[in-house]
Amino acid sequence: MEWTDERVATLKGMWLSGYTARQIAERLGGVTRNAVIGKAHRLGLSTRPSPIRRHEPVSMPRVVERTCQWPIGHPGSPEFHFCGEEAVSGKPYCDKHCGVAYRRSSQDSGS
DNA sequence: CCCTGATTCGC
DNA sequence: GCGAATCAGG
Repeated sequence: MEWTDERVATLKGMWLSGYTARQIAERLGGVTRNAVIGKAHRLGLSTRPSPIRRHEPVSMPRVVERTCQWPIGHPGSPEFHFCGEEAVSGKPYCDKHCGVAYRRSSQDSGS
């Protein structure tokens, strides 16, 4: 079928009225809902009262920034990992490792 | 398993 | 530009 001005007008009207792509396709005849959706996109429609919501491209809540980044084991070895405990707010380490990381701030107490 | 729209991709 | 196939979710 051809997308005449009349058929396009029907598509627009129904789409904007909230009809599903399938309903529109049935009304028009000779087209599938895929055709309707594809055409709707080309018309600049789309994103309208749709029952589903796609996941936004937002990566997971910065879990990494909330977990202790204190290295455990030797870097490069299979056993190497980070502490992973809940980190102190604003710090890259948990409370325990903050103590290790930030002690002797003004003096060297030796090994 | 039915449905929804979104996107991709060969034509 | 078109729309089936596919994707991603309800």
